[in-house]
Amino acid sequence: MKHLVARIGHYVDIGLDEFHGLNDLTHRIETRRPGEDIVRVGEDVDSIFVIESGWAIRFRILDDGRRQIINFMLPGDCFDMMGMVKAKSDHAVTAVTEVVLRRVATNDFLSAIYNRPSLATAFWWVSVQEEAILREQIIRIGRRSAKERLAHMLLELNRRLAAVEETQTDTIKLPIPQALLADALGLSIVHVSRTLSKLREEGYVATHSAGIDILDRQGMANMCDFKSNYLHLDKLKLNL
Amino acid sequence: MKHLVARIGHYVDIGLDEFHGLNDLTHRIETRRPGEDIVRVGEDVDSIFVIESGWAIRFRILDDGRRQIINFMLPGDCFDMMGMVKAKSDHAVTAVTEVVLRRVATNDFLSAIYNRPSLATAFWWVSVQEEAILREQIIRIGRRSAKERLAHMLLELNRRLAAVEETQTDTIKLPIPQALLADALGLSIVHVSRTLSKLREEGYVATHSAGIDILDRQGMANMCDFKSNYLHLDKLKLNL
DNA sequence: CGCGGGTTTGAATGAGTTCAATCACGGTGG
DNA sequence: CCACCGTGATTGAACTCATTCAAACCCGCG
Repeated sequence: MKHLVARIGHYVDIGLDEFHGLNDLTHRIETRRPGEDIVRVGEDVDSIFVIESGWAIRFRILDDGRRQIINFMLPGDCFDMMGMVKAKSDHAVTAVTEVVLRRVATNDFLSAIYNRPSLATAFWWVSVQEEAILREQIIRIGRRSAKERLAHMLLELNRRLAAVEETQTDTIKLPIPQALLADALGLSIVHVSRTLSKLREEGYVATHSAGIDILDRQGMANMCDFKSNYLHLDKLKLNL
Repeated sequence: MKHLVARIGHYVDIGLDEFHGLNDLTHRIETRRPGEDIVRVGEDVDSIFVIESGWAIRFRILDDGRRQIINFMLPGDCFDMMGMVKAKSDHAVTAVTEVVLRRVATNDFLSAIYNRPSLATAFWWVSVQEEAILREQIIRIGRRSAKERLAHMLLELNRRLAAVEETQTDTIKLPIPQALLADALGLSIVHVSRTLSKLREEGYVATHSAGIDILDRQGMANMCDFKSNYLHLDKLKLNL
């Protein structure tokens, strides 16, 4: 809960009333181990999910095994708010780490935001941001070099995590295997490794078993033309 | 209007009442010549647009001139429904052909759908489809070869046009310069030309000054793994 | 110790780019 | 009517970035 509240707290002044409205929603808390499915291809979507903790990916696998990750889902992220109409999912969602998620029936969710304009606005913002992230992903893999792609992606994850984490350190650990970065960026694992080495040599990042540390955020953002404004993180701060 | 109605008619049974609700919306009809801007980067978004006729592109230009087209906007398409909150656009929209568009103030739009559940549902579907198109674009440029990309894109445009055009011919003209395809697919113009030649040699398409004809839709869909279900065109038909 | 998953490195290959020249074509003006 | 342009499409050759295949490596864990 706290991550979601921190998240939408960026967008609107959320009051106690709205907060309880969210909290009282009938929901189920579920957990998934790394690699377990959350939404399968072809499954009906009749609930929305909120990631309470952990990481998940939304992806599609082509016939011959090629996999493309559409986006990463971090604590505080909600999905599939768009699938609120009877439809079957055309892609899968899978846990990367251990994931705790809150499942709310679509109907309950709708009635919860019905008379709470500020909540509705907040979730609208969440959708706007989600779509902006997809657009940015298109630009990234369509027109950027491998080095730019990787740097840009790392910075996006960094900023998104910073928005929900209380710790505002400049170097944030990203516990993510290179295979995931490869499938997200449309690159081969080998080339991600090489490119990451380059970023390391140039002093932008450091790697270790726990993940990737960003050492020179500003320089890297400059190098890969990362502008965080598409994430719309510049809104009001939470005041509970 | 008719294209939009045909479009959302795919999703819900739209009645006369809803139809008039749409039609009576206070709006401005504007036109743009080829190459003229519709939405500029950094502009406030306080209206939604409906393409009445013509084609437009949504894109971003990087510092050094690289351009990535995010998606194509065809007759019946609506945007920026997501930008309904005070925000500045982080990308531009430009007319490709002569474009006629209907501009509706965000507030008017919201109140128009407020008491018309079927309309609200229809526009929800439009958003769902829009997001699905973005996801498909990510998969396309992330993990498909140039030949697959091109074929897949042509088929998507073909299907989307067929959904709003009355003519249900199997071979549809696509009046689109190769430079646009290149920037949409993340390829160079030269390589689009070569790849298109290949599609031509293999009998999938024919080209001439008026555009591109798709000759073997089924074979091409098979070759590039195109499944049209993400477009959600399999809904109810219009009954006015 | 030995196994296994993820990472790194090297060498060969390949897909797509870049540069530059040519072509096709419709429009314009003499 | 024809010469001239300009834009978009095509072709060739050299080049580059990224992939593939294969081997080595690292490290945590049973």
